[in-house]
Amino acid sequence: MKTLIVIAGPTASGKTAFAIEMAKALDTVILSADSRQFYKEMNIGTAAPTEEELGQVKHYFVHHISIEDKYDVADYEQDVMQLLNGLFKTHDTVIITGGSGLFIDAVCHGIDTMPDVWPEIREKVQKLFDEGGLKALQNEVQRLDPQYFDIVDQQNPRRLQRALEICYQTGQPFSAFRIGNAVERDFHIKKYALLWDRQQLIERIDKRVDLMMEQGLLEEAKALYPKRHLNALNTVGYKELFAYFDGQCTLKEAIGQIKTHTRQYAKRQMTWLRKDTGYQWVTSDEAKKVAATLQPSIPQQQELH
RNA sequence: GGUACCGUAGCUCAGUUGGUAGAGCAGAGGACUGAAAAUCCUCGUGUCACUGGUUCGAUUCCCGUCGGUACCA
Repeated sequence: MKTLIVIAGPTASGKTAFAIEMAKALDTVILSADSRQFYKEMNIGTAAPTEEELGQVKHYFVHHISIEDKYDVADYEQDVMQLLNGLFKTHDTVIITGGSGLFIDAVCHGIDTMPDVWPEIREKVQKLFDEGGLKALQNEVQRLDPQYFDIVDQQNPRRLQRALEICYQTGQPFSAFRIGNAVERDFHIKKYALLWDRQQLIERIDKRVDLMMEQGLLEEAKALYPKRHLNALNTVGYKELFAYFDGQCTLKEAIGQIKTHTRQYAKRQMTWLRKDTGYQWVTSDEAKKVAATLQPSIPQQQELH
């Protein structure tokens, strides 16, 4: 049976390096599960694999779309499953790595299929929130989908808005589509998560942010500044620099904010990962040992001449 | 040296007409099925700078000390 190896971990934990090492040992490819490395316009700030790294191992889902594109977990899940279908014909194992928990889960367990939401519907729901606030959203969800209202995070406008979009789009309650049955994949899934001492991870994060600045994050952000309202740019490392460009803080403060927000992001990732007991947590040393014991996934594909 | 203002949670500050205090940020924990590096929830006892006085009672009023800031010399 084929195997999908998941390499997860908080930001700055060394996923990219571990994945590449493992991919080389297995003679296979890497799929990114990083919702920001998807975008071709975002490079330095997302710590996307370097040209050199991309040259060492074939990567998918890195820089494959534009910040202008509409792309969500469902699109991603579909794209990954289709790709995997082809890859498993020539590879016994494939590696997927990234920090976006929701995206990894969608690949591992599937995600309910739901109709697309027209832009007009989204605008309508946004307008309801802008004008009526949280309360208006709550009232509507309670009216149109009381079942979901009972279990949803009622303080979170995003959750309520999403439910309403589906209700308005389909005329049916969101719950009717939100089944939540885990799909059984026809391949094995082996999950690793990179473990770090908290303080060490913070140091790695701080160092990496400084490195990003040396590599030209400021210029990258400046180039993207005109498009700052795109959702893809509502991202740590960019939004703080946009605030600096807007004169809301000094550059030094912006950099401090990037570090803080990256730490907070790492914390949220840990929360997400901890609740999934399927992960084997490994330190970087253990990760190296794991990679060293692996056998190539394409044993007999020598030169045919 | 003089005058004024300030000294309260890790940081920035609010407040108590005298009954020992609260926000934002940071931090910790958590949630999360189509915006997810997003979005959201929970958690705040700290010699209220120090000393003395007035008072039943002072962080709050008064004297002084120390530290800071501003202005005047």
